[in-house]
Amino acid sequence: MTDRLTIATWNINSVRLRLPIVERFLKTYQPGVLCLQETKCPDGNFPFAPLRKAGYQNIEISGQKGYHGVATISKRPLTETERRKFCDNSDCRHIATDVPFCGRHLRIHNFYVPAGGDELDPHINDKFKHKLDFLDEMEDWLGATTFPCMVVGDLNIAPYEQDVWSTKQLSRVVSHTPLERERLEDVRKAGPFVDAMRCFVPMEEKLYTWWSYRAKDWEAANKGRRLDHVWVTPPLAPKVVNVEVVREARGWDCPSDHAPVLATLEG
DNA sequence: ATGGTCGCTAAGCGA
Repeated sequence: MTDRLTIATWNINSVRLRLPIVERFLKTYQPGVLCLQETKCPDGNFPFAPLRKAGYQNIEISGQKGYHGVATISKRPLTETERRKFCDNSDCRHIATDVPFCGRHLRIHNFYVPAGGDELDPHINDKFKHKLDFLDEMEDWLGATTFPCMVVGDLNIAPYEQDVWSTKQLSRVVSHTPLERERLEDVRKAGPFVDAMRCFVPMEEKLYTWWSYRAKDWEAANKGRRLDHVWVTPPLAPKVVNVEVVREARGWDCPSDHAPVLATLEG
């Protein structure tokens, strides 16, 4: 008996404002699990009822007022939940849940890594220092992962040349600096984890998950970046049978600036 | 080189 599970990740930039497109996405793509980032929603105001009504009975959240916030919603039971704080502050940037897959538990880490501000010098820019410290802590904590595990979410770094519209023009823009690209590779290798998206799209091809709100016509300009990621522990890699960016969702009414990413496991 | 647009939550911050 083969098991099949689709996991989605999406920086939603306010789950309450965008509930209509979350419902549309769930109805259209029917993922087993959806990991949301930037819910911007205190726990008491989270829209549990409409998501349960959409078929997602199992919901684990870590939210705060105004900023950040993550949530994992699932058709399958979520048997274990962990909310980790990073960098000794109370930002809600991580939630891990266990979901049954293939007769055992799959741990799904849902991350929202700090964006890091604009200034490139971490001595001047506290937000960039926070981002680098967060990555250091991720590396230590996720290192030597031995059980079936996925890392998904908005990691706010586009690591490879073809993950941005112009690697030259973005080399001094936070999200694609050589330092961040190297640090993210260090985190990935510490798992170690396999970059599942790049297993399905060759390194030579452009691949984006985010398009700025500031472009007049995001689709025509197509100045995107791959800020959202799906990583798996090596034994899971051959079980990933599909990964895709749902680019159409960037064009829906009242969109997030991020598109969802779908990854399907079969085993 | 600069400014461009969003979503909080009620002027400015974060992205």
